[in-house]
Amino acid sequence: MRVLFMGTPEFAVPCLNMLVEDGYNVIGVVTQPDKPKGRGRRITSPPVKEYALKKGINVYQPMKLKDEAFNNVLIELNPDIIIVVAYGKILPKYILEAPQYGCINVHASLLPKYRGAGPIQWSIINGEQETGITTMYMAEGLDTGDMIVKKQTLIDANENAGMLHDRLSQLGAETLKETLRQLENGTISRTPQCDEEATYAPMLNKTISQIDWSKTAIEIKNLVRGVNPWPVAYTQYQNELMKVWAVDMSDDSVDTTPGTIIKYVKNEGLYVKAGDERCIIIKEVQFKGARRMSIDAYVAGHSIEIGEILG
RNA sequence: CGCGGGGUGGAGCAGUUCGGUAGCUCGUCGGGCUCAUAACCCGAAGGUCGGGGGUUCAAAUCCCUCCCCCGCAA
Repeated sequence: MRVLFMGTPEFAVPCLNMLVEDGYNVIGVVTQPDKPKGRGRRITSPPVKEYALKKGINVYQPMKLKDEAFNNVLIELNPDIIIVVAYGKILPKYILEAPQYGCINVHASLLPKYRGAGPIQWSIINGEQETGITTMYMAEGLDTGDMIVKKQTLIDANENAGMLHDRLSQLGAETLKETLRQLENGTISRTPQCDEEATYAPMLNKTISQIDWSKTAIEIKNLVRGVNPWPVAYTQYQNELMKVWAVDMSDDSVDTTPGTIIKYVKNEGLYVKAGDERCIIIKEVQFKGARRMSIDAYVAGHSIEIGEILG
């Protein structure tokens, strides 16, 4: 079976790796073009490309999928199946219809919940206790295709988006493996999604990662977890940007304005009043120009004004 | 060459403007106090000041160069 893989970020690498390790005939990898990235705008290759080159697989980086050029590549490659994992662009209809076994997508949620680009983060931000991986036959809509295999996993109360991302990328590879086995066995089946139950998880941006101290402690903690490691929750301390990397919660609260720094307890953190009757304990912070550090380390060289209001 | 901040005992920082004995908080170790302690008191160890070169009687500090970390923006 001639397998064409389409994917871009780190999340997609375990799936591609599984295909290679299990001996699938990966005839090529399609990934996003190299882009200027990071400080200094260095041109950077997507992780999937890095991996593919290491394995000697041909890499294609079309600027557009809709044009004639990529169509010709597709005809030449003549894939039997296309596996898509976080490619980053909507595939036009002609690609979806090209391979005889279709286009199969690996998505990091239990569909139809959390369709879109940010399912991992949003499931944590919303305080979900369970998530998973769904494979599906791709349709023209965004993550609307018929489902094939679903694997669930529990979200730990202290797990952040980075940790869950890594676990789900592994689970994604397992789920894809199971899906392909069913395809080969002839036991594969397709289940339509219930559109009424669908929710949408858009890509994160920095406007959502600002902490709203009027929210409840649990909501704030979920936000902090969900936007770690990117874009990272933040607030303001004395008009300076303060990133908040890790927090905990406490019932040990007082009746005051949400966002007020209540106290600092060594080896625990900075107690800050939340919107409900509880408070947030800030444990790890980062100020501009500095690296992230524990609140204890920060206090060793700076002063924290008790009573100051964050945000 | 997108803009900017930074590298100083184990951790976090001050000192650099205007060169002149390496400083603070925390930690570590030892001792003391205490019913007890993560609290308090006394003491000690621990640093080629990111690397290299230059100027100088003298460089953490001034000049050149390289490396590394980080914020913004993309």
